[in-house]
This record gives sequence, C-alpha cells and structure tokens, in this order.
Amino acid sequence: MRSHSHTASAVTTQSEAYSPCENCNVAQMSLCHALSCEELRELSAISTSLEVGRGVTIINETDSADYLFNVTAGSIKLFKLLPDGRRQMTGFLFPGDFLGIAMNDLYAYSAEAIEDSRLCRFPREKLEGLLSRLPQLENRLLNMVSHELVLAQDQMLLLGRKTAVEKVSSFLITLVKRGGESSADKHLVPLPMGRSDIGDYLGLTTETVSRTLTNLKKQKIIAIPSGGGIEILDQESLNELAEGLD
Amino acid sequence: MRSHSHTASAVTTQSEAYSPCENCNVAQMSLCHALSCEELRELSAISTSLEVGRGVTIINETDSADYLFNVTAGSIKLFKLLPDGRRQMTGFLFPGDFLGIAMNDLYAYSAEAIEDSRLCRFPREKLEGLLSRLPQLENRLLNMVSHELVLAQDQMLLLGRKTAVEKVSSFLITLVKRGGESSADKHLVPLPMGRSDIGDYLGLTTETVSRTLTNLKKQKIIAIPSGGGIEILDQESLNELAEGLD
DNA sequence: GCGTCATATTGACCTACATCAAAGACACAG
DNA sequence: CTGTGTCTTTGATGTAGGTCAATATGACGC
Repeated sequence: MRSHSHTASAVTTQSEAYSPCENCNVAQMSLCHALSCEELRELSAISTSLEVGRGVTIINETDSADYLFNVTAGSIKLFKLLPDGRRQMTGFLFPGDFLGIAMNDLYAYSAEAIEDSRLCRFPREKLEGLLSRLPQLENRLLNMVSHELVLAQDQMLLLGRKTAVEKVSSFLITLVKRGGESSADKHLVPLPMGRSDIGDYLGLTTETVSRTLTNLKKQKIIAIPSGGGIEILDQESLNELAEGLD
Repeated sequence: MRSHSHTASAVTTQSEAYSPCENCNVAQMSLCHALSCEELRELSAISTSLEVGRGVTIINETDSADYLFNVTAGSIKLFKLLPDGRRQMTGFLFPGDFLGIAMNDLYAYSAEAIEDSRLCRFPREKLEGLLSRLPQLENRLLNMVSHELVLAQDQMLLLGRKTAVEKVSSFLITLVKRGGESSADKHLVPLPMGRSDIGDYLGLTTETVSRTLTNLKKQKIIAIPSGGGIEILDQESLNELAEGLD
C-alpha cells in the first residue's frame, strides 16, 4: 500500500496466501458474515485478493459484469456519468461493503479507489453457482442488497427535496454513523474524498459544498482541522439541520 | 373495484378463493415467477389477496414491517416525507412489482394506491420461513431487489444531475418501457398519477412539470390527449433530450 | 528552503427553477 | 344545466445555488 502508482493492480489468488479468509478482519461485516468454516472455505476457493492504488478504476459502467467485489480496506467511490460528463456519485464504499451489481450483465456504475485499497474479487458465474448451494450466503446477499436499497431511497429524498445545508449535514451524519466504530474519537470523521466528489454525491457543486462547510464552521457546529477530516462539535444541531427542523 | 371509497380495504384469504395463484395473470412477472406448482402452493398458503380503493394508504413509513406485498392490479405510489411535509416519491409500482422493504423491521417508505388496485399480501415472518426452504424463491427475490437497486441508482443520477426537461423526458421514456407490452398502441402511455406526484418523483414542482410538458407539446414531441395519458410523437428526440444530447 | 501542482476557498454575478397568484378545465352531485 | 371541488395551466416575480474567476492553502519533490 501507500504506492501512489496509477498502474494496473497487483493480483494475488487466495490459494497463494496462507489462511485466506479465516482471519479476515472484515469478515463479520462483509459478504462472508454468518458462514460456517466449511462454507467460508468454499467461498475463499473462488476468491482473489487484489490491491488498487489511489485513483485506479476498478470497474467501468457498461463493461461486462464478470466479477463481484467485497471491499476489505480503503475506500471506493461509485458513480454514473451523463454523455456530457456530468457525474453522479451513487455511493462511497468502506471495508465490508460489496460492489458489482449488474443490469443485463453490464455493470450499473463505475468504481474507482479513493485511496489505496484492497478488495476480494469473486467471478460472478462461480459465485452464482455457490449461491444455489449455500443458502446462508444467498440470504446474506439479499440482506445486503435490501439494505443498499433502503439507503438509496434515503438518498433520493436527499437529492430531490433537501437544501444544500440539509444535504451536507445529512452527509456528515451518515459518515459519523458508518465510521463510528472504527475511529477512536467518534466526533472526528475521516473524509478521504475530495469536495468535488462530495458535491457529485449530493447533487451540488464543489463551491457550494465548500461554502456550506465554512458556514457550519462559522456557526461552531463543525471544525475543519488541517490534516483532513471533519470534527463534529454540535451533533444535535447537525441532526436538526439535516431534517430541516428550523 | 371502481369503488371510490377511502375506507379500509376488503380482505379475502386465498383459502377462500378457488385456484388462488395457479391462474394468476401476473405470476410470470411477479415474486411467484419461476416457482414449481408445489412451491406455488406453499406460497399461496400464506398469502392474502386484498383490494384497495384510490387514495388508500397501504403501508406507513416507520410502521412495523409485518407484511410484504406483490401488486397484481392497478398502480401504487411509494414516498418518503420530511418533517415539514416535503415529499419524495421513491417509485411507482405496477402489476408484478413488490413492496415492503424494511430497515430495522420498519417500513422504509409509505405506499398509497393511485387508482383502485389489488395486491397479494405475505406475512414477513412466514415468508422468511419459506425463503430458507425455497431457494428458487429467495433467488427470485434477490434478483428483484437487485433490479430495484439499479433503477434507484438511475434515479439518483436523474435527481442529482439532470435538468427539468431531461427529468421529464426520462420519466416518459421509463413509462413507455414499462407499459410497452401491455398497451395496444406503444406510443400512448397511461399516466394514472397527477402532476404533483410526478413533480415529487422528479424533484420538481407541479408547475415546472406542467410547463415542461406544454413545451414538449409545442415542439410536437408529445401530445396530451384529453382523457389522460401522453402520446409520444417523436421517441427519438425524447431519447436525446433525456440524456442531454443537445 | 522554494517552486509546482492540485485542491479548497472566497467573491461577483447569473439563471433555472421555485414561489405566489390567478385563471381555465374537468368531474361529479343535485 | 349549474354549482362546487380538485387538478392543471399560465403568468409575474424571487432566490438558492450554479457559473466564472481570482486567490489561498497545502502536499510533495528537489
């Protein structure tokens, strides 16, 4: 990691590595959750671990959807493009999340590494074979996709009906909720993506994101320490701003 | 049907009706698709048919998610609300679609009948019991939810990055695609929902939807016959408008 | 240290869409 | 046929957030 190359990613098949999935630190929140040892072994047999540097494209919208992925380290951005280049982020992924949803065997979005990251890769055909034999796995996948769908609906409400402040506040809150467990201080949320990525996620411009953040800073609701990340000073006000309660 | 009452819906358990699901006309596109006779019998044993009049609320956001539904006739709107009443439609459902996705055992959205409609209702607990025994059913559900997720991502692109014309054009096109098979003339799309419902689906106001439609009419791209519905006169131009290709 | 490059912030101005307000257009009841 | 309520269309005006442009800030290499 820490290689800042934008070149093709290093690939290691799990058979080369020792103890492939058994001691995976994200298993409890990933696709592999709730699988028996035996089932885990079957899954690991078809998986490949790969590392990608910051900025590397993992999948391309409309490419043939040959693989599914599970993020194990770093962070990934998902997005769709319009012909003239307008971009909409459809999600940010962190360890435990999966990607590779398809429509007619084509990926529904592009994915790119925000920082150096690691993923588990499963050939779609082999995984679908496993699904019919491992009902636990299929059930797990169903739960993960359903959860994604609920989040997508929240995002529709945000994109269609919230103001800039409400959007930015909501975004910060979801980051707190997700990163909550991992960070020592719950109130300092890491922000690996740039302002323009955030803008494209919230349906705003870079400039509006920046202005809104400085307004929140002036109101002492957040602090923006140099070195990245955002510090939440007044969670209560932020919650109210996010729902338009003022 | 055709009852315009807004009262509680009539309920009939499938056991009362003869041949409950075997001759269901929407089976091939619904949850029940790809099930064997035996499996279909198991599913029908836990299902209840119910009819709802126009305007009747089927589920309420944040209510306990005790049931899943499959639409068999009519049309349903799904939406989420902000505390101050702003509304975002998350989808319109037609025969074959399902609803009842939950988050922490609470419904993620409200659902209301746009016109007199019929649904199949499944108690969640019993259905989940069936899922573990009928892998075909679980697989079917996974495919349906995945498909929903892809559509949700398209909608995010629309809400976050498209202009009013692009939004309305895209909306008309998806209606053509969905209703294509059922209508005799492919170019006349039914529009059971009102302008304000469309606005809340596209992140626009009623007025902007109306203005945009009359613009498209002036350009001879669509016609708006009295009696409801929209006639597509120039599908090609509409496709281009939807993607911002001009 | 200093220059370079990428990203973030701030300011001045503009426009697409919202808001507010007033007619039309139907559907239905009596 | 006429009144009433609901939904749609059209017009006049306002504004949140976009666009364009100029610094500022920071990370990294040398």
